[in-house]
Amino acid sequence: MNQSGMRGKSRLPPTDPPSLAERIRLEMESFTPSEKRAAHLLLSHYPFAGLDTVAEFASRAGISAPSALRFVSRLGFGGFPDFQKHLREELEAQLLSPLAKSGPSDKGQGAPALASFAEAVIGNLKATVENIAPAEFEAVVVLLSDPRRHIHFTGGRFTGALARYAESHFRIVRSHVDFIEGQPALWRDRMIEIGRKDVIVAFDIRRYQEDVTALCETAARQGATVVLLTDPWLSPIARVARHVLPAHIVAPSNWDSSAGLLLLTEALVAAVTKRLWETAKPRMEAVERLRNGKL
Amino acid sequence: MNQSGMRGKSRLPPTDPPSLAERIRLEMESFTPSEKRAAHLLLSHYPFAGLDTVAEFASRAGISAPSALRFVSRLGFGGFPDFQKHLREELEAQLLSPLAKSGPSDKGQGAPALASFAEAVIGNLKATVENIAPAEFEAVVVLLSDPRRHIHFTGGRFTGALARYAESHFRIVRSHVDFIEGQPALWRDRMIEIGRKDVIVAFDIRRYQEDVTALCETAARQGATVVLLTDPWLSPIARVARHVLPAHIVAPSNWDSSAGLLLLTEALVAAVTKRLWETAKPRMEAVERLRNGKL
DNA sequence: CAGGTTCTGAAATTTCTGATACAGGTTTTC
DNA sequence: GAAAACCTGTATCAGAAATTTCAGAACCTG
Repeated sequence: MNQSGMRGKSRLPPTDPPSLAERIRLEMESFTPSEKRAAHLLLSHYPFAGLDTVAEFASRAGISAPSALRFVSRLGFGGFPDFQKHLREELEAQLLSPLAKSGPSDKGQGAPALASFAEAVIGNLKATVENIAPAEFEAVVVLLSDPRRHIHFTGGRFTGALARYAESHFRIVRSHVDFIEGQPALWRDRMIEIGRKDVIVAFDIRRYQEDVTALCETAARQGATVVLLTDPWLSPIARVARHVLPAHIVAPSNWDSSAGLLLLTEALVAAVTKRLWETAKPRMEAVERLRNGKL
Repeated sequence: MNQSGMRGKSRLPPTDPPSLAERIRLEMESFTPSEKRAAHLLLSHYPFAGLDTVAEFASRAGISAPSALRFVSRLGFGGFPDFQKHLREELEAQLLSPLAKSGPSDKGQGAPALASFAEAVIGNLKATVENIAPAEFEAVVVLLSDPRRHIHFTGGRFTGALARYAESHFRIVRSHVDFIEGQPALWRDRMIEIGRKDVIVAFDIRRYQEDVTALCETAARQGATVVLLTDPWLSPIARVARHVLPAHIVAPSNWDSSAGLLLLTEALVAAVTKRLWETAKPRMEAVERLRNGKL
């Protein structure tokens, strides 16, 4: 083609690979039946199913070798070795740089609703990160990495799900982790056990929930350390909280977005997992064995 | 529950992975010069350097093909294909496990950790949005806006929290919304009620959970419409799903990130709320009144 | 239901890879 | 310092893998 083709937004990203898996998924409809079988096998064990020989791949997909060849040829590869090379390179790239994907997004027609919503959420995430005091984040990581502490997660009617999400991860990384329902009737009794050794991690965003506040105040009064994930206007829990991590939540919706809270949660999980790696690794392996054995 | 934690060290975990890379490092001293060159190449691009052809591998290592063959033979493999098969299996096992990355990657501290994590998540969100077929998203919105349908949310051990999050919002916007636990014992009975009028919204990312798959397959067999939120490699549920929304999930962590799934969830909630506004508004007000009155 | 198109797999063909034999060169050993 | 043991690369070969051919099957289409 001519060289002036680079101008404007008509440029095709030369080295920005939309994972082959995605392309396959998008073109799935236009595949013939046996091509679909090949595609499904490949996607279900992506990309390893494609690294065997053609014969093996075809047999596992339940089709003939020529059909498998036609499949990869249809994807634009010159031959099966080409195809495999691409898979290997993609895999290597993904494994070496987890941040591989990004770049100025060329959002074409797209679902405007989804795109603009995503834009707002991304803005929230950036604002959230910029407004977190690094020392505060680090302090929470240290706190949650202390094996002698007992960690309790709780949240309101919407944020309760985030607390559950956090709990399901931390439970695997370390011991003494649980989830407390927000309703007073459900936690009143348990408060007897809460003391200096305990950490309450509370999720609470606006229309702050009185019962969650009550829980945290009670716990704090008994000497527990309270960590609060909230919005920039700060839940009343902030008064009794030792550490506060605020996240931006405004989105083009009738509802607030919890993406910033999820980001903080996942970042905390990642950091604590890394910090406790020596003990977390065998623990995760043990959980894995139990799952495999008992399931 | 895990009170007996530290005891009983006598039994070592049976599934300790003796990575080939480790063995090579240990035996390095006993290698001949050209074997060392091969070993160094392999370790420096482990394991991808070994996945090419013998000729390529040898040439990159600066040795002859026969020397490369002797190298793998010396490691105890019957031949080069055997060797490659082992590498692939090792890679696959590591990639599918959350233990994939080990500790020694000491990157930044504190704030950098959060910032780079956020960067990766933002990249995931962009990639997710770009790869959603607008028609698919819209179709799901229409489906979930149909007041005659019954909506059931479900998910795996981590994604279950997202399903709960979705449910807690949709429950307020419209009627006939509930959450189904993933364990078969808990949903078997309820399946009798599932039929053409029902929609199952399933959250399932890699290490796909068999019980969730079973639930969806059963529901689909009975005529229910299945909507799947998954990762780009597609949960097996995709086979029975009417609509699939994939989200990017890879993050610099031992865990996958669900932020993309949350984004889709919140965007769906926003879109459905808007679409159903005429009926949703009075409903939301009523819920509000109930909460204020009863609390 | 005929005519045409598309899809598919068995078998033949080609290409290329992995493996081996052998000889030249290097190091070790006495 | 010579013989033995050991490495290593060139040339060659056997066999496996990918690819192409072609005919039959399935599927439209009018």
